[in-house]
Amino acid sequence: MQETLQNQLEKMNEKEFQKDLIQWFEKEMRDLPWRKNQDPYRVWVSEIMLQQTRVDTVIPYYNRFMEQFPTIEALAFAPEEKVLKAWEGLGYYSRARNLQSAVREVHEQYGGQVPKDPKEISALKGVGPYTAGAILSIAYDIPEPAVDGNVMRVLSRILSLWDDIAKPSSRKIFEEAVRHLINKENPSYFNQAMMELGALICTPTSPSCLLCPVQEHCLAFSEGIQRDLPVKTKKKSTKVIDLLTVMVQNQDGDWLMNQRPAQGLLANLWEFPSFEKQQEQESAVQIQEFLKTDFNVEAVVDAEPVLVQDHVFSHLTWKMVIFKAKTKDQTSIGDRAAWMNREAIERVALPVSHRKIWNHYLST
DNA sequence: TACACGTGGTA
DNA sequence: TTACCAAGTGT
Repeated sequence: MQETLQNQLEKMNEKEFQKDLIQWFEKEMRDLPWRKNQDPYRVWVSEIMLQQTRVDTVIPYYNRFMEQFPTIEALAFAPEEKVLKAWEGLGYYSRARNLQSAVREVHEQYGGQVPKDPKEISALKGVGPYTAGAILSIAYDIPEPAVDGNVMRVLSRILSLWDDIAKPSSRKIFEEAVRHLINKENPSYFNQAMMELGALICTPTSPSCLLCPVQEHCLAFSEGIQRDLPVKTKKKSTKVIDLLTVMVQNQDGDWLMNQRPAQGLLANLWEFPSFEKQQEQESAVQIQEFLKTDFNVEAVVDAEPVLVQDHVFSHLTWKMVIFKAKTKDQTSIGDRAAWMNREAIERVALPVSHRKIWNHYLST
């Protein structure tokens, strides 16, 4: 064990810490839909949705998802397009595809029972060290660490640990701390309480230390340095991509749609055909050549765009310029392209940027 | 290890 | 407006 961690842990009264923390949680825990029971599947879905995503954002998605896919079997046998549609707008879409893949694995290899073995559950797609610990502790009362951003922030303050929580190597230090602090009788409430404390009290900026149930256990508070922790290095800025997008309509009134590649950004989602702009040529000319080359579609492209919009991802920005075009063609090449009517476009999963384009069209 | 991977909310 | 964030994982 790290020497500093060992030193800091020796200053803790862990039994009193557990008692104060869990008593606070029992009194103050939010009434959230995934806390209705300890069904491992319900816990699992919630943990995947909550990755890098706010509770308020997740709640309506979670309720719809559980209504549509109430059991492991329901999700295992659902078409992927239905799952992606249910995930539309949540982001990090590989979570949805990995979840369904893992659920199918549980159905086929484990008789539909989410495994309790840390090695087995960690081998499931999309289940990393945090999610494995969360499911095992919350659903099965197994004393495994569930270290997320909240827990690292809370523990960096409680134990006055100055490890950079942005570094992957720091995770294991906090996991080790949890293994020493966790309440073996109620690991579910202990882990949830640590996260709840981080979400409600021990917030990133201006923590509410005067309301904190474990204030007397907090080394950072005792030294008045809670605002200096945790240490978290900054990320680099995002790059910008100039994108040309075209809404092609044929004589039936159907729109040309393209399904994105199965790997990478927005995998398997549908979009209006788009490509990265070459700075030299005129946009309408580039679009015409793009449609002929990639879709075998001869189209007449408007001279001026109908819409300009930026879309910001976590790691890049699309500067989108959207044109409309008309064609007499009824066929298109590429098995990932299709002509869609209005109902079909409503039915498939689009990235938020393209859903905005569509909604803009509907409102004009 | 560092970066890809989404989105909407907040200071 | 920029920057950071919010219950991380895969490569």
